Amino acid sequence: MKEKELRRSLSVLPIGTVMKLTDLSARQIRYYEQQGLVIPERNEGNRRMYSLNDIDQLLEIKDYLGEGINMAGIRQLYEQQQQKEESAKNKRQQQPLTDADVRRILREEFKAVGGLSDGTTRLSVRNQEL
DNA sequence: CTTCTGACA
DNA sequence: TGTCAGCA
Repeated sequence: MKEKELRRSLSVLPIGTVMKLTDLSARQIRYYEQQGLVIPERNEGNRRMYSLNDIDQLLEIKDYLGEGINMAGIRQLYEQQQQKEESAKNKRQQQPLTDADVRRILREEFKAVGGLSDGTTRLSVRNQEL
């Protein structure tokens, strides 16, 4: 199963292809990179080259944003996922993000934003669920 | 032609 | 986030 993982890690897709596959604008894809998520490789000409894993990563980010979580929240989400993978690396198995993780992030998000109105509407709804 | 960085009517 | 400029 290592061959498969290798292919998914190969950065061979230009941003144009990623745009079509993720339905995200180049602006968004580059912005997410600035925010520290999905940092693609660069080819000889400084062009961004993405891997299939990067595509999944972006698709995942798109979902989270749709749920009302912002850049900072997603960043925290990944920091934890990385911690989980590391702690799990010793146990042989990696744990997916639990619902509790997402809840905590949302709670922190709501606390940070203060529960205002702009584009945070979905968050307030979420907060009630928490 | 495609992508890159920087900037903002 | 969109979009336009000026390069590469």
